[in-house]
Amino acid sequence: MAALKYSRQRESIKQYLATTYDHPTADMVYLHVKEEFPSISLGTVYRNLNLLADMGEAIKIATPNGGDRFDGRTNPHNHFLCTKCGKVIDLDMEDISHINETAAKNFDGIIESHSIIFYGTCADCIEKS
Amino acid sequence: MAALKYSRQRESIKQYLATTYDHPTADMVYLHVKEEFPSISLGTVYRNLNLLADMGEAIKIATPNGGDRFDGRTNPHNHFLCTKCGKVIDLDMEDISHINETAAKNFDGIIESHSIIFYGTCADCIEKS
DNA sequence: ATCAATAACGATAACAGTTACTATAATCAA
DNA sequence: TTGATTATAGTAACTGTTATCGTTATTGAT
Repeated sequence: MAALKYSRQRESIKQYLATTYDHPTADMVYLHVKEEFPSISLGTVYRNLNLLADMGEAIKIATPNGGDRFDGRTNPHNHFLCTKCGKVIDLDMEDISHINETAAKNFDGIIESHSIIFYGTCADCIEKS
Repeated sequence: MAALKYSRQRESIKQYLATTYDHPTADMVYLHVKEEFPSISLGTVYRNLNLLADMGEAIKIATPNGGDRFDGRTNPHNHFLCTKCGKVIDLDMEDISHINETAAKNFDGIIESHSIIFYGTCADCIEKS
């Protein structure tokens, strides 16, 4: 069972995720929350980020090359990762969950979900070039 | 520059990727090629897998939890990862590359590509349960 | 308010996957 | 065959993450 207990550190992490659009890595969260709790441990950040993700209060975005990113916005949406600067941006795009059925057509197992990341160049990086 | 030189080890790795449907991890490739080259180094396997991926002769599939998988079949296709047994299976599904345009609609940057992994339970694991 | 039970903490070690280094060996063009 | 250069094996180092452990904080019952 493991009843959940309140902690100020977890609350601060949650708060940060709720207010930033940066899709921070665990380390970025650590550096930010460290300002309020100078003695916080990186392990505490990881533990709470995973806890929040497991409870559905945050999304963990797995990326190739570099650490996972975390997103406090849990409504279904897709992500874009800029291959130039590494920024992760929320995409405002129509629902494409129908691709699960497309995938299931010639497949014997059960398709439950999918994860997508779109890659390319973000507006800022286009401007700079 | 950097002219490529033949190596028996690289050839063996390529051969293995071309004949297996297992989407092996670097370590699985290592263990297999070790049978032909008992003194091969894991570093050699990584170096060549990345080389092949860079040259477009193999695909590197990034997965959350656990190492990247490699696929010698380079024609465009999608992958399914069984959350029960970890197996990666090629999906025989119709092309969905149009989702790149869908994503680009309300987006200022340039969408160049995407990566998808479908998750669920494979036929073998359904049977066992 | 005090206490006991236990979840969460901070510090640090351990771990997995991967890359970097270096001296030796294999490839290849002249 | 020689010389230039790439690839190798072996190993150390590195990154991102999880586990361990003694101490602290939270909570529910007294």
